[in-house]
Amino acid sequence: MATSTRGRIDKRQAILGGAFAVFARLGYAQACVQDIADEAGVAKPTVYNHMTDKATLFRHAVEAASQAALDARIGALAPLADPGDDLAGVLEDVAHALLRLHTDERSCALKRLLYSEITRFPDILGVVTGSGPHHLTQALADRLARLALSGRLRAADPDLAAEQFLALLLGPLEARSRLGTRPISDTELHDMARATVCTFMRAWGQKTP
Amino acid sequence: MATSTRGRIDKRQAILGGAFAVFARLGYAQACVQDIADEAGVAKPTVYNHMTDKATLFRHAVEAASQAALDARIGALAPLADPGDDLAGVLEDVAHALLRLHTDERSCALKRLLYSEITRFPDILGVVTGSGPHHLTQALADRLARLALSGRLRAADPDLAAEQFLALLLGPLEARSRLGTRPISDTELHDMARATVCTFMRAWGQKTP
DNA sequence: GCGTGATTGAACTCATGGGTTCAACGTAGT
DNA sequence: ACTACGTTGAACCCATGAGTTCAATCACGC
Repeated sequence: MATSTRGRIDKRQAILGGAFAVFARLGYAQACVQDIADEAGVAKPTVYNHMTDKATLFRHAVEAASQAALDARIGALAPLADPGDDLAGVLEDVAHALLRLHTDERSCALKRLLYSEITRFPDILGVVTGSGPHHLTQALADRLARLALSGRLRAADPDLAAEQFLALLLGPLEARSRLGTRPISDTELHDMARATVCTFMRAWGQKTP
Repeated sequence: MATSTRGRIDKRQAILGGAFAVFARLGYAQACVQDIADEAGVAKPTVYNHMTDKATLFRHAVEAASQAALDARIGALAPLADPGDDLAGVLEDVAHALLRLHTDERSCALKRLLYSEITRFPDILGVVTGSGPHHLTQALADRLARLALSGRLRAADPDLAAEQFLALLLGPLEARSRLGTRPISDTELHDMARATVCTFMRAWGQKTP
C-alpha cells in the first residue's frame, strides 16, 4: 500500500512538474494535455484521473511552482538576520541572490504565465501565496525593521524601505531582460545589485556621524 | 477617390482599434477574428482583406497601441524641461502623471499582452519602439542630465538616475495593482509619487549647502 | 496464483475557430 | 448606364484539441 500510494503521489508530482514545464514553454492555450502527459511520462487518461480539468491542472501547477519560488526568495534573505560589520556587503550579496532567483528560467516563465492568464484565472493570485512579491516584501521589511532598531538604518517605515529596495532591485530587470526573454550576465547582475545597494544606502542608511 | 481611399483607411483604423480591444479583453488565443470583426463593425472577410493573418493583425494592433502609450508617457515628461524653483514638486507631478498613464486600462492590457505573447512573437519588442520602457528611460535621462548640469541634481550617471527613478516609481505598481487587475485610487497614486520623489531626492538631490 | 485498482494506448465525439469561397450588394468615377 | 472595386453575410473546409470510452495490461497486497 505504501508503495502504491507512493506510486500515485509520484505520478501526481510528475504530472504537476510536466504541466508547469509545458505551460511555461507554450502558454496555457497552446499547451495541449497530450504534450503534458508526454512530458510527465504518463498517459492522457492518467492526467484526467488526477485532475478534473486542464484549468485545475494549470492552477495546481502554477501554485506549486510559485510556492517553490517564494520559498527560495525568502530563503535568500537569511543572511540579513545576522549581518556582520559590512551591512552594505551583505545587502549586496542578498540583492545578487534575489536577482539570480528572479532571472532564472522558471521564474521568468512563471511571471509570464501569471501576467497572461490573470484575466482567465482572476483567483490565481490568491492561490499563489499572497500575490507573489507581497510576502517577500513583508519578510524583507521584518529584516529591515530589526536593522533599524539596532541603528543600522533609518527607523522610519521599514515597509516602505522594503518596497523601495525591491523596486530598485527588480524594476530594471523588466527592461534589461526584455520581459525575461534575454539572459543577463552574472557580472551585469552584480553591477545591478551594487547600484541598488548604493542608492538604497544613500536614501535609507544611517547618517554617518 | 479621396473618399474611397478614406473609406479604406477608416476601415483599417476601425479594424486595428477593434483588434486591440478584443485582444486586450481576451488575450491572443481566445480572441477570435469574428469577435474582432464585430467589434470593428466590419465583416470577417474585410478583416482578411486588410490583414493577411491573425498574427499580423495582432502585431499591427499592438504596435499602434504601444506607440500611442509611449508618446503619452514621453509627453508627460515635458514639465521637467523647465522646472521652476520647486523641483521636487514638479518631479512629483510628473511622477503622478506617469503613474496614471501606467495604470490605465489600455496600458495594463498592453503589458499583459506583451508578457503573454512575447514567446509567440519574439520580435514584438522590436516592433514596439525600443522595448517599451527603454525609450522612456532615455528621455527621462536627458531631462535629468540637464538638471544635473544646472546643479539641481548629482551629476553622476543620469542614465542610472533615470532607471532608478522609474524603478522606484513603477516597481511597486505590480504588487499594488495585482498585475494590473486592481484599480488604484488617485490618492494612493499621489502617495506613491510622493514617496518616490522623496527617496529619489535623498539619493540623487544636490546636498543642501 | 488471484483479485483489485490504477495505468495505458488508441480510437472516438464534439466544439471551436482560422481561413476561404462566392454570389449579391453598394458606391464612386466615367 | 456601365465598370471596377471594396464590402457583406453565409456557408464551407479543415486542423486542432478537450475530454471520454474501453479493452488490455500492469503492480501490488493477500
